[in-house]
Amino acid sequence: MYINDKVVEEMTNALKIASDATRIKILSCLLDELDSTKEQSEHLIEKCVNDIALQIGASQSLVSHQLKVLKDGDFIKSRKEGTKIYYSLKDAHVREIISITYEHVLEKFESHD
Amino acid sequence: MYINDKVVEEMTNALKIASDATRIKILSCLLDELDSTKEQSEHLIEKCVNDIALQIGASQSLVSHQLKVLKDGDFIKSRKEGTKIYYSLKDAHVREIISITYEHVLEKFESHD
DNA sequence: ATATTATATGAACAGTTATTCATATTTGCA
DNA sequence: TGCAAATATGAATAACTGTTCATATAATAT
Repeated sequence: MYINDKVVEEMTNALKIASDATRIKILSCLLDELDSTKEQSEHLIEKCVNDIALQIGASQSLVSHQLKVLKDGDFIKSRKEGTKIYYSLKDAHVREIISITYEHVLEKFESHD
Repeated sequence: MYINDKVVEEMTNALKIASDATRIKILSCLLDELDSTKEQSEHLIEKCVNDIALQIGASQSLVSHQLKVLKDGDFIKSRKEGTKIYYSLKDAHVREIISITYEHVLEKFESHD
C-alpha cells in the first residue's frame, strides 16, 4: 500500500502529538472509559485547565502548553465560559487511537511476563 | 479514567515508535490495505530488508535500525530464511493504529481545506 | 578458503522537544 | 478603576532521537 509523502507527514505529526506522557494523561482524563469491551459513552467530558493540571499532577503552564499542541493537532476542542476554558476530546478517532494503544500495551504485558 | 504511570509510559513508548515517517512508511508497506471500508485481508505480507529499503527509498542501514525499533516495540515480527530475514506486521492493533491515524488525517484535510 | 549477498551495529552529529520560570493577557467582580 | 482568578506565552535549557557513515557479522555458493 503506497501513501504519498504529504499523508505520511500528517500521520507522523498526528502520532507525535499522541506520543507524550503528559498529553496521554490529558487525553486519558478527558476519556470516559478505556475498556473497549464496554460501550463507549456518548457523554462529552469537559474539563478546564486547572482541573486537568490537578488531576494529572502537572503544572498549569505545562498543561496549557500541551493543550495548545493537542488543539492544533485537532485532538481536542475548547469552549469558553467566563474566565474558564473547557476542553474535551474532538472526535472518535482520538478515542480509538488511545483505546487501541491501551489494548496493545496490555497484550504486550501478557505475552512478555 | 485513571491509568497508572507504568501503563502511560508503555502507551507513550508504543506511540513514539509509531510516530516517525520512516517507520510509518515501513509499516505502510507491510500493510495490505489502509482503506477500512474494505475488508482487512488476512494475508500476511512479508518483506526483506532490502525490498523495504527500495520501496520506501531509504538506506539499508536506516531501515535496519528502524526495523529493530519496530520489533523491540512488538509492532513487527521476523522470520529467517537463508541470508534473508522476512519482516511482517505483528498483530491487528498495529493495523488499526495506522488505519485510524490515516482516517484521522483524511478527516482533518476535509475539515480544514 | 574466498567472495558475495543480506543484515546488523556503534559512534557521532544535527535537529527537535518537553519542561520550567517568569510574565502577559483576559474575564469577572467589588 | 483596581483586584483576583484562569489561562496563555516566550525564552532558555536539558534531554532525546533520527540519520549517516563506516564497519561487523552471518549465511551461501563457487
